[in-house]
Amino acid sequence: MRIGQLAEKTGVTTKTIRYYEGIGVIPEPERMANGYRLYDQADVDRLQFVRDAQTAGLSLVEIDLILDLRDQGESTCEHVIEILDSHLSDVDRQLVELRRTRDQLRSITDRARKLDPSSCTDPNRCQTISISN
Amino acid sequence: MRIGQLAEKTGVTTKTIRYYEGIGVIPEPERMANGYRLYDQADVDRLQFVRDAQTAGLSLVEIDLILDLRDQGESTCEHVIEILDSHLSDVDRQLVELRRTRDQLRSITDRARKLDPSSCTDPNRCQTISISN
DNA sequence: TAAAACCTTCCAGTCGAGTAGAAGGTTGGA
DNA sequence: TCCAACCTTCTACTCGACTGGAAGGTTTTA
Repeated sequence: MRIGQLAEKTGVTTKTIRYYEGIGVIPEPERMANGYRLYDQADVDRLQFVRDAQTAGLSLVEIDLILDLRDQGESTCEHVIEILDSHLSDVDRQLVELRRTRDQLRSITDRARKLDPSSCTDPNRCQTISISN
Repeated sequence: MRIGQLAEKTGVTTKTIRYYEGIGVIPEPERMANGYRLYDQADVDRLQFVRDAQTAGLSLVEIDLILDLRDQGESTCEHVIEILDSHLSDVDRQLVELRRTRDQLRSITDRARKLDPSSCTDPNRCQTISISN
């Protein structure tokens, strides 16, 4: 199939497909006599994996790593699990931080709400802000 | 004080301070006779607020908005609360998504671990990967 | 036969939050 | 007097994941 069909099947734009090829996430495809890119089902699968992995939060670099390992075929599973594990701890760390941020923000906002609005008269001192320092 | 001192007091590099000035997050400071930037305690406070607000996850644009409102002095608290509230719901949304991502990733990894490693022999089919499609 | 709908390559721009470096001016101390 | 350590402005680059557009070739449809 041509790039447009691949795009339609996977929901990835043709621009993005060429971009992925450029950074090596998908391999250079065969070409038809006229120079058009030629794809098959394997490319659909690969592209779909890329999208799934992205949804799971992997970066294109990480995805590339996994796909390269698969292409090499050697003891892939171990490495893939390693990459997934390492990404999982990243995400867990992010989650902890985001929760802390949320709580901080919530307490700032709550305190701000409890302030007497009429005390908001001094142009040089917004209490909502000074509280947060 | 000069920019170097301000940088030291706040832990923000001189480059970043000038950058903040460029995008309007901190106002253009007075200049000394030789053209050097001249700062005072208010600038330290403002810069510290910027960093605190960043830690709470606000973007520089949001921070700029809050500081502009403070500079205008009019009914600031209301608006600040609005901005904080809106940011809080953003963060909550992010949190939900990240949790979903984490769970997805965890189930992929768990299933991958349960696969028989010896079945990882076919170069063209890594089960960890096919499972995730 | 002509227009529309594909395809090609290449170059440039977007977002946010800085960072790097060049080329020059100023100040303080040995 | 000279050097190091400051300061100035300016331009350009970084990261990640695209997106937009120009200029041209090809194929399909009316």
